[in-house]
Formats: sequence, structure tokens, C-alpha cells
Amino acid sequence: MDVTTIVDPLNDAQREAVTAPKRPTLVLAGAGSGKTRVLVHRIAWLICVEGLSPQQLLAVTFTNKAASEMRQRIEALLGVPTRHFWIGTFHGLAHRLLRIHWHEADLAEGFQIMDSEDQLRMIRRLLKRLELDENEWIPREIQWFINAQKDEGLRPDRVNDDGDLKRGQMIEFYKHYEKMCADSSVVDFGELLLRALELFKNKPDILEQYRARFHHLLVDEFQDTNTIQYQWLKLVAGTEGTPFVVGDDDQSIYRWRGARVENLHLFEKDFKGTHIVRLEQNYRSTANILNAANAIIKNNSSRLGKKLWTEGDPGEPIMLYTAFNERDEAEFVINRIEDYFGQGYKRSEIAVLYRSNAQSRIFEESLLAAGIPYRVYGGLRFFERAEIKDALAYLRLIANRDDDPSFERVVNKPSRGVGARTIEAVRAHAVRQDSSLWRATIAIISDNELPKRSSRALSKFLQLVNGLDSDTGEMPLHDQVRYVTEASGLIAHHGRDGQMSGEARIENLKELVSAALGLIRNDDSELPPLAEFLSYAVLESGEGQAEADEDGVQLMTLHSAKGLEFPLVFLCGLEDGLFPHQRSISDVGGLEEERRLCYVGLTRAQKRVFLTYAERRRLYGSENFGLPSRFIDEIPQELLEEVRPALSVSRPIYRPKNTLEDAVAIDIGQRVRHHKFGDGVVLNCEGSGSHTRVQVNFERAGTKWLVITYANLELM
DNA sequence: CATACAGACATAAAC
DNA sequence: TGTCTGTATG
Repeated sequence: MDVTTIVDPLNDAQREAVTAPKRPTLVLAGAGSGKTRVLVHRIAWLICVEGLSPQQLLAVTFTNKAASEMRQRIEALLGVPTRHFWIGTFHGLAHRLLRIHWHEADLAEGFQIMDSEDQLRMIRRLLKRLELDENEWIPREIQWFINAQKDEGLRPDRVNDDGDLKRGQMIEFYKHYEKMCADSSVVDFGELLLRALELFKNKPDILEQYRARFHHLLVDEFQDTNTIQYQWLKLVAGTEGTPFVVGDDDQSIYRWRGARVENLHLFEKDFKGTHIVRLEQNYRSTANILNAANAIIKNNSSRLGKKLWTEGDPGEPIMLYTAFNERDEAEFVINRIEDYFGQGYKRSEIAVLYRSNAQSRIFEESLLAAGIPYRVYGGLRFFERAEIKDALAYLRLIANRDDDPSFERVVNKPSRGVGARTIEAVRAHAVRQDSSLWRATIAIISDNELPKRSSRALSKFLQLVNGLDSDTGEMPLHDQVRYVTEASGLIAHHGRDGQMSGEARIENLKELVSAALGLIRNDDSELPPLAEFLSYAVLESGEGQAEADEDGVQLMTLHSAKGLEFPLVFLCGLEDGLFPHQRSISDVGGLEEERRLCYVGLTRAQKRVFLTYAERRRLYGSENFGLPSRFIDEIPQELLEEVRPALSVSRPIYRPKNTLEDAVAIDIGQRVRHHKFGDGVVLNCEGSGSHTRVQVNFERAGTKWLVITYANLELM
């Protein structure tokens, strides 16, 4: 391998990072500055120049997609297979460790992983068992609480109740939850990380073994690490370690799921002599787009500081369209899209981005009506579909009879006469003898304490699962999966459905067989194929609505757009309250994260950006009047161009809010109070100065025109 | 046991 | 407003 192939395609900053000496290195990589390239070339450099063996590298990413992209690019650059490289997600790598050291980590050998939905079901079951009211103990909140503790690396005994009773009870619940998971030999996502951390903390000899081995740690999207992930990294690196991390504080948008941008600051402190490299040259967007993005992000405090620049052209101005309502907004976008088809753009080169999923519907409707293929990101992924999870539940029971969540999921699916009462009896028995549902069922049948019909139904189920196990013991994985989907009765069950959905479900079950056939076994895996497949299914839940339309207009939230790029980007719904979202507006941290989200959105675009907002928007059934997003104000006027001048609109379109005159003006949608008419919303506004009149829709008194100077309206 | 209806709920979502 | 979930019902 020639060093020049590794180094030549790089710019100065990239080269500095790639060839950095063996020291802790922090690469601040702006959007579109070649972050992945640096990681890939760094790995190549370490192998080819520093002479490291791939076995000494540990590369961590957040998504499977990022991990496999890195693999592919390394293979393309070095021309060697990367099967045996330790490249993966935090969870994937933690899982790999725990499979090897399950005993030392105090886990059952065949432990299974729960996804978030399984976890929620588990919490619901526990609430029932503890006889707690779901209206008072909201399962989602408990799930949130438990995961938040795990993100911070905290076991129940280390969580402080802050003298708060409810919090104290939550901690109690967390304890019960842990026992319940242990009893069924299942772990949730957070538990994978926590166990992996504790493994290294409690078993210094094992830690030492990995420290000696992984001389080079590489971390992608470092700004997304949470507390426990960073703790784990620090442990693996040790004081002598020289981790190489790449991140961008301006693109940190996952605070709400535990990510800590502060880790970027901590890194410098925790690793003495950190070498910092800034990648600021952008190869993606026009100068206008970058300047707009820079101007917006400038308003955030405590940034590490970075300013994107490009050698390229200024490009077109950023276009701003003020829509009358959300329908008009969608129509505008679709019209523009059609224009751009005429200019030779492909559908997949166009992205419509929005803050929240609910906004996608109107675009879908309009695209459908216009006959333009599209693809919506998000939604249920393959391994999350109900019928797939049913089939997986049977397979999990084959692997581990004590898997209670799976037991409950399929005892009566397809229905075999195990009703709610019967299940209740089994649950009660399980609690009494402190055993799994499976063993409780065996006991309850031999005790003869149930009506014959229920007993027979239950034992039919036990026999079914035992039969599935013994019948398929010798089969290759995919035959086993096929056999289980058929013999469990799931296929027949969906066949009886008669509806289109039944047909689609059967297709998915067949697809599951193909997935099993296509499973690439890990080289040094000690797991039986079935167990490996089950773990794979949870950790890599597949694409959501993937190849629905190969070449379609891309619809997605700003969050899912991170890491992607498109020649043409529509950033829609730029209204205060929607983006920035209402729930983030009140605290500074939340607002700054929204601003980063806006920065992420803008920097997705290569050539053109359209910003749109609607003056009124129907959301959840009621009409809302929105003000243009404050982020629009943060873009310098000279970079913006309004698409539609005042012509056909009855009310003022976009006005910058930060002028003195407008500071006292009343905006459309403003809530006001009148001493006589009560509370209302400003619908319209005309005139200027002391002649300004506003139309207000009062909750009780109806719609009225009032002259501002006399009305004495109180802003709310 | 499948279907209909009522009621809750609606920020973002990887593993 | 639309979708999903849980339950009541035939």
C-alpha cells in the first residue's frame, strides 16, 4: 500500500488529523468537511504506516449504517476485508464483549436483548404485578426514567431520590424491574452498556487484556456520546491511551436521549496533551448556504468555535416562502419540485425536511396527488413489525424458555384458547413460586388447579414450543425459521386474515427466512446461529419502509437528515412553536439544540435551500397562527430572497422581528387580553403607527376590529 | 375471538 | 385531525 494513496486526497487539516502522532486527538469536523474520510484514512494510516494490526483497533459509531459505511470505505481504500475488524456501534461492541464474558458479567449464557417496545411491555407487566395504576404510573415515563439512569451509568442504589417521594418510588420500581429482567434473562439496550462498563470496572484483569489489545480507539460522532459511553471509553483507553475522536458540537442534537456535548470539553481535560484539529473547509454547500448556517449557529453560547468556509461559489440566495397555510406550503414545494425536474434533478436529489413527523402527511398527500414518487423515512422498521416480533418470540422461547416477555406475547397467538383468566392464573402462580411463566405453567398443569380446557390449551402451547425446538434442532438456521413460522400457526393465522395486510404479513415472514439465510456470521462468534440471529434482529432492526420507491423525493425529519446531503433542500414549517418546537423554547439549552438542528438542516443542502413557513397551520384539529421562526431572523437579509412579494396576501408577510418598530407591533397569532372582551387571538393587522388596527378573535365576544392605540390590549 | 367503537394522544429516535 | 390502543360486544 502506497502512503500517497492515503495522504494525497486530503487537504491540510485532514492530513494533519490523519497523520497525527500517537496522542489523544480531537477532530472538530464541521458539516461536510470530510469527517468519515478522515476516520477511514486514519485507520488506513495506522495499519499501513504505523504498522498496527487491525486487531489493535477499536472503532465505534452510533448507527449500524455508519459502521458499515466505514467498513466499505476501508475495504475500498485498502482492498482488504474488514470482517474481523472491531468496528461497530457502542451497543454492538458491548454485546460482543458480553457474549464472550457473560459469566464474568453475571449474565445468563443465553441472555436475550429487548428492544424499546419489549421494554415497555415489561414495564407494563411489572406495573400489573405490583398492582400499580397505569394512569398514575405512566409506563412511558417510567421507561424514560430508567433509561435516563442507565444513560448516566447509575444502578438504583446510586440514584438519589432528592427527597422526592415519587422519585423514590420510581427508584424502587427500577429495582423491581432489574430483578424481573434478570429472572427472564433479558437485557435492555442500556443494560448492555451498563454491564459492559461494570465488566471492566469489576474485572481489572479483563480490562487489562483489552487495554493492552486496543491501542487505538476511534470514535465517530463523539458529540453524541452519553455519560456511560464516555466512561466506558475512558476505561478502555486508560491513562496511557490515545483515543482519536471526531465530532462537531454544532451538530449535537440528541441531548434528549442522553447525549452530552460536554464530553467534547471533558475530553481535553481528561486526556492530557490533546491535539485538536479543526476541519472547517466544506465541500458540500455553496458559500451562501454556509454563511447562513454560520450566522445562525453564531447565536449559540459555549461553542468550541468553528467557521465553515468553501472555495466554491456564493451560489443562489436562500429562498423564503411565506405560505398561507400548510396546504399552500405543500403546494409550493411540489410546484418547485416539478420545476426542478425540468432542470434535470432526480427525485432522490430533493429532500423535504421538517421538525416533526406529523408534518409529513400533507406533503405525502400532495406528492401522491401530483403522481410524484416519494420516500418517507422513519416509521416501523423490518424487525419491529408485529408479525416479525411474533415469529422472533417463538424463536426466543426455543433458545430460552424463561423469556417471559416472549411467552406472554405468543401463548395465545394464534389463539389457542388461552384466555385472559388463564394467563392471569399463570402469572399469579409465577409470582408465588418466583419462577418464570414457563415453569409456572408446567406446575399449574400438574397441580390441576385450572379448568381442564385451559390446562389442555396451555399444555398444547408447551408441547408446541418443545416440539419446535426438538424438530428443528438439526436444521440450518433459515429452515428452522421457516419451520417455526409455519408450525407455530402464524402463517396460517395471517392467511385467514383475508385482508391485504394479512398477505403483506406473510410476505414479511418469508422475508424473515431470507434474512436468516443472509445472516453473515461473525467470524469469532461462539454463539449458536439462532442466538446470533436473534441478537442481530434486535441490534440491527433493519430499514424502515426502505425500498418503497428507489428514486423518490426524500421526506424526513431534521433529525433523520443528519449525515445526509442533497442538492436541493426544502426546510418546512419554520414557525416559532413548531421549529423551534414549543417544548424546547422555554429553556436556553433546548433552544440552542433547536438552533443546532436548524444548522444541521441548512448544511444538508448542496446547491439550493428553500425555507417555508405557514401563517396558519391546522395542527391536531385546531387552527394555529404562527410567527416566522426566530431562526429566519438570524439569517442575514442579503442572503435571503422572498419568493412571493406582498401581492396576493391580505396581511403583512415576513417582517424581521428585531427592529425597534416591530418590537412594539402586534404580530399575527399573538394572544391578547381586552378588559371587556376577554382573551383572544390577533387574526389580522392593517395600517401603521397610531392608525394600526388589529382584528382579534375573542374566545367569548367573537371577532372584532380594534384600533391599537385605544384598545389597551394586554399582550399575553 | 374478530370486529367496532370510544378514548387518548400527538418532538425528535439509534441501539 | 388522524392514528393507534384497549375494551365491549355479538
